[in-house]
Amino acid sequence: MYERLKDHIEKIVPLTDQEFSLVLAHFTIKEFEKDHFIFQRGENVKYAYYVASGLLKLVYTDDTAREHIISFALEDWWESDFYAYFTQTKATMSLKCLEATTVFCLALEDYQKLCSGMQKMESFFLKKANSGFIGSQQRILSLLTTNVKERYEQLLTQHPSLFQRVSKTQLAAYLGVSRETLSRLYS
Amino acid sequence: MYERLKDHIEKIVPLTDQEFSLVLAHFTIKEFEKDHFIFQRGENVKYAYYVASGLLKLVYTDDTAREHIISFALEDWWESDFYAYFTQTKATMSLKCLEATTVFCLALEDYQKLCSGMQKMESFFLKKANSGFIGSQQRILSLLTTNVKERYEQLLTQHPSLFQRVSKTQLAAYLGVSRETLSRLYS
DNA sequence: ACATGATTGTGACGAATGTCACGCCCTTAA
DNA sequence: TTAAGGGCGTGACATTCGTCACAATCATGT
Repeated sequence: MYERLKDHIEKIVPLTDQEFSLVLAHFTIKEFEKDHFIFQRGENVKYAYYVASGLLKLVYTDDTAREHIISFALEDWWESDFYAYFTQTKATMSLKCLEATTVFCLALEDYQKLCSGMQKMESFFLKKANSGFIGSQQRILSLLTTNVKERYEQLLTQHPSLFQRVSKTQLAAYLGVSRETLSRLYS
Repeated sequence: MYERLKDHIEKIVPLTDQEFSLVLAHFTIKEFEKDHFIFQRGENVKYAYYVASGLLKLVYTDDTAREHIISFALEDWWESDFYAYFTQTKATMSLKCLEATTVFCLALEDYQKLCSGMQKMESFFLKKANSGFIGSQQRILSLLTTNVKERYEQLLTQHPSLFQRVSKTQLAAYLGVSRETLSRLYS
């Protein structure tokens, strides 16, 4: 479990065992059952989460009770309502377990200590933030330029494991289309 | 001109004059005329750009020659095809001037030197990257949850100056709708 | 074995949007 | 002054998509 986080960080910056121990001391580990909300809209967002095992969805529920999935968080993903996290305001989105999930939790204060105290970790988070930004921008491009069928194919190519793990209703909520329309595309 | 960049950075990290001189040495300044391409799809992306004055659009042209605007870059924005920039690959998008524009150019090598040599600047870029990520995610949410009219109103609230500076055709290409549909919403 | 609920497919219909076409107005340059 | 092009509105029509309704299948737990 610890090894997974270490390997993950070391894909970007090398760490001695001693350095990793120091890093690890900033995290707490938590486990959640399937369907459990890690946080919900309106609550404070105390942590950013690294997914060690399991699967989460970051979801926004609109005023007609329809769910929109901003992202799925598979193993090795970092997830939170980052706006609420960094600005210490109430969540506008909810984070929910699609499977039983184990996460490493990083409080904002500990994130800041890590960044200021260990340049390697600030560098790590910078690369992660840039990747996240680029990924989001590509999703925007995908939403602007492609129809539902193409987006479905893209997702299938990029994250084939999702299709064994989540329902088509969830995929539709991620792709930005009703479940009926998605169903009709593949029948 | 230099002051603008200094003020911009100092909104996040304080800098002595000496430190700022060092930072500035990593940039080159360039000016472009209206309608000029700073780079086009297929070219190498040598720089990230800070907009000191003027207005840019980051644009993707699909296989039916239709333009999709990923973002507008107003004064104080950082813009590039960041995927191509960081991975040193060819641009998939183009960066074009909607007005005569002055930019500060930062080559990747200089970006890396700034980050490793001055923790303040790495910290600055980390905050910028997080803001960019959060902003992109909110745009995704907007594309998933709202209709064209609501997105138009949001943009009007967030960036009213755009409406004096770009044509409605450009706004439509940003909002993800045909110019005819946008026109019909406001007539 | 049974009841329950989640998931998925599908028919019918209306609303939203894209596409093509045309014309008007304004700016710009010859 | 005149011609050319860009920006914008709008009519006609086709397509896509959402919504509501209902039924079939499957997994789950008692």
